[in-house]
This record gives sequence, C-alpha cells and structure tokens, in this order.
Amino acid sequence: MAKAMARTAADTTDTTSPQGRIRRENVERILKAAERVFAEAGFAGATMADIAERAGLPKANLHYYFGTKDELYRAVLDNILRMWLAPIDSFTPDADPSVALTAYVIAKMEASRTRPHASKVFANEILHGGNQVERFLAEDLKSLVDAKAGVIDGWVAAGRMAPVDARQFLFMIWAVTQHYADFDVQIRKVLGRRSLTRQDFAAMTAEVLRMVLRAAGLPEPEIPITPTDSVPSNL
Amino acid sequence: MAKAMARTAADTTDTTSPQGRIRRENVERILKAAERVFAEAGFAGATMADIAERAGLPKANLHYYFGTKDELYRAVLDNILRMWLAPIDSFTPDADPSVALTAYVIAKMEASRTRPHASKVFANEILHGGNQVERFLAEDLKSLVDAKAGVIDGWVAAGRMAPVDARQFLFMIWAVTQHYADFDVQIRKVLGRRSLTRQDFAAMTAEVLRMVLRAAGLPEPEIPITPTDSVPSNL
DNA sequence: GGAAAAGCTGACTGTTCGGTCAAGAACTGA
DNA sequence: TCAGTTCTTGACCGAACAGTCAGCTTTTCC
Repeated sequence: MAKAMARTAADTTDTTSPQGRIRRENVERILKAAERVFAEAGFAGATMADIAERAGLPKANLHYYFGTKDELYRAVLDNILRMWLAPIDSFTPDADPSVALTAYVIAKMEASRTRPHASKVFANEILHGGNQVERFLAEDLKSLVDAKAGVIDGWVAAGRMAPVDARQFLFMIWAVTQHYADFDVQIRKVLGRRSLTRQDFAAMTAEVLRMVLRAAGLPEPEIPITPTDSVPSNL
Repeated sequence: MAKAMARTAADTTDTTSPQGRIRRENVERILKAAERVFAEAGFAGATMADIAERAGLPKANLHYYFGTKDELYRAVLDNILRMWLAPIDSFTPDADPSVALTAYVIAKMEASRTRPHASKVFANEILHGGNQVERFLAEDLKSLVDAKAGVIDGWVAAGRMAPVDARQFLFMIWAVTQHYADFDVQIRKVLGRRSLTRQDFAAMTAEVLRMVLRAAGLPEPEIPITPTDSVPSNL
C-alpha cells in the first residue's frame, strides 16, 4: 500500500510522464513476458510465477508494479487494443480500393507474423466472452467499423468494387488474417512444417490478398508482394 | 479405484455396447455441460465444480465417470474432432465445384450456429498449443487436407475454377466460417445486436458464400440460401 | 553526504481447486 | 427376495496459486 502502488496499469499509457527509467524498463519487461504467457496459457492458465520467471524478476516485484493479475492483464490488453485500430486508416473515400485493401491485408498479415502473441491474447479474450473489452468493442471498434463500412459502401456505389456487405467483408479479412496467428499450430501441422518462415508468410499473404481482391471483384495485382521487416511495435 | 473406474472416456465412443442406461445418460449430461463450460472458460478456467453444477450432479459424481479433469476434457475434444471432418465429404473429383463449395460453406456455418461451444473449445485448444490434438492435426486432418487439396487442384487444372492455393483456400473457409462462432461476441457488439438469430445467420451465410465463390472465380448462385434446422449432432 | 523516495524480495497466508474415500442407496438379474 | 454390481455423495486433503508485508537496498535530489 505504499504510495508507489498508485502508479500502475494506467501509467503504462502515459509515455510522456517523467517516470523513472527503472520503472519504465521493468514495466516493459513484465508486459512483454505477460503477453507471451497469457497468449500461451490464457488468463486463467497463466500464473504470476510463470510471468515472473519469463520476465526474470521475482513474483513480488510484479505485484509492486501491477497490483493484481487482473490489472496486469488489462494493461496487456490495452497495449494490444491500441495497436488493433491503426492499420485500417488506409480506408478513405478517395483511396483506390485495390491499394487500400492491399495495404490493409499486408499490414494485418504482418501483425500476425510479428506479434502472434498479441493476436492470441485478443482472440482468447473474445473467445471467453470479452468482458474486459466490451466497451472497446461496442464503442471504439463499432464506430470505426461504421465509418469504414461507409467508405466501402461508397466504393461500391461508385462502381469501384463489386457489391459486398461491407461489415461482413471486414469480418472476413479479420478472420483470415488473424487465423494465421491464432491457428498457427493447425496450419503448421497440416502443412507439415515445423515453423512458418518469413517466406512462408510472404506466400500466404500473396494468396490471401489474391482471394480477398477477388472477393471484392478487383483485378489481381501484377506486382508480387515483398514483405518488409518494419512493423511499428509499441511494446 | 473400483472396477467401474476403468470405464471412462473411451467408452463414450462405443455407442453400441449395452452399457447401462444411467451411465449413458449421465455421461451425456456431463459431456454437454463440460463442452459449454470449457468453451466459456477454457480448460484452465473451467472448474469441475462449475461443470458439476451445470450438469446438475455432485462433483464427486463427475470423478466417478471421468477419473480426472484431463480425461473429461479429452472426451469432450474427441466428440468434437469426430464431427470436424465430416462435411468436407462433398469434395470429390466429379462434383461440381460450385455445388460442393456451397454445401461445405453452409454446413460449416450451420455448425457455427448450432454448436458454437464445440467450435470454441477447439479454437481454444489450438490457440494454446494444441497439445491434446497434435496427432489429430498431423495425421487425420493432414491426410484429409492433402486429399481434398488434390481434388481442388484437379478442379483448377480442369479449368473448372480459378487458380488458388488449395490449402490456403481451405484455411480461408475455415477461418471465415468458424469466426462466426469463435468471435460471436465481437460480431454482435460491432453490429450492435444482442444476439444473432437464424435470419442473421442466413444472411451472413449468403454473404460468406458469395465471397468464397468469388474468391474461387465461380459464378454467384441465383437461388437464395435457405438454412435448414436439421444438423446432425452426436452430442 | 544525507534524507527521502523508489525499488526489491523472501517468507508468509488464505483460498480455491482437483481429486479421494468410505459408507450407503439404488438397480439388476436369477 | 437377495446378493452382487453400479451408482451416489458429503466430507475431507494436499497442492497450487494470488496476493501481502516488513525489512532491506538502491536511486534521486538537494
């Protein structure tokens, strides 16, 4: 109950405050370890001891920075949600549908490749009722989808892409791209691969893109996809 | 350690044996309750007490039929896996791609509608490493996918559908259709619906089908989809 | 250099949960 | 009817776990 206790999850957001170097570093280490453990074991299956071990810190230290397991979990989720919304910015009324869709699919596939744990934590949360993200879904995400569905409807009305139910179309993109992170085990086993390389992802991305563009009634790109290694990460 | 203890999960499979009526009924009740609780809470988050309460039986009774929580979980998974493979039977070399794909997508969407808990339990298992289904994935499912990919490749080679990577195409169908069970919370919140009715599912199925057929370069169906209520369930 | 603040942590606690057990009730078949 | 089998269940146990805390060290800032 020391005064320091008051500085917890919420402060993670505040990257401008002059919080100590030590605090910042440790919070980051803990969040990184927690994201991984929560992804692998789910909220209930994860233990503070596991997370502590992965972070290389004693368990009591976690409780110093994050009062409770719940608080730590919410901090991990916050981190993930903030990242979730960004890449769809490419959807604007004036944008070329092909270009916007291509950029979006590539960004989502890159997210699945580079931050699979984040995707899994989110999937796990939704799967088990999403109580922790109810507000996010019903407000932030809904607003975004409403807006972007409007953009897509505009594209359709202008004859720039085939008629689709904009919301279902977005669901399809999410489902397919996130599948490569969330169901990686299944994909690897079915393909008989031990792991999915960057090359694998490049090929899968190209194929997903092809199918998505076809579903939108758009011509397939001539240029092959070259994945970059630069994906902004706030973790 | 009574002799009866030996009759556990494995017997669930054997529906022909003249096992007692009471046993059969209770095993079924427990499996049904367990599927639901495991779906809602995951393996670690589910408690035997929760399952017992949902089944309307004392906890010790569960341990009489299923020795351990692990054993019960495996029985639930077994039940689900058996169901997983069936609907893709419509993929045969001589079948019409449009008809086969339509039947498959409808079957998968119906599974998501009528057995969402099963889908969630499976998703949860894969999400957390799939240790319990490793053999299923690497053997049964891989064989099936290899075979059906061959069928699809044949369709493509015969010019009966657009060129696709058969395996990625199957992943897409799985991802999209299962998404409606696994991510139902997200879908409901984004659409602003309290629940998804049969009519909602009919509309979503039609849209998914349209996108899948387009992705396969096939003409869209003239006839609207009319969902049936008859989905075989072995639970 | 020194005092206050921030950070650290081993040892501990209360609770929850999977699993056990022994004694009895209900069912079965001859 | 009766013996054997199957089924039932409250009470209990040990392990695992989240969370606490008091006393300590390190850092910060004047």
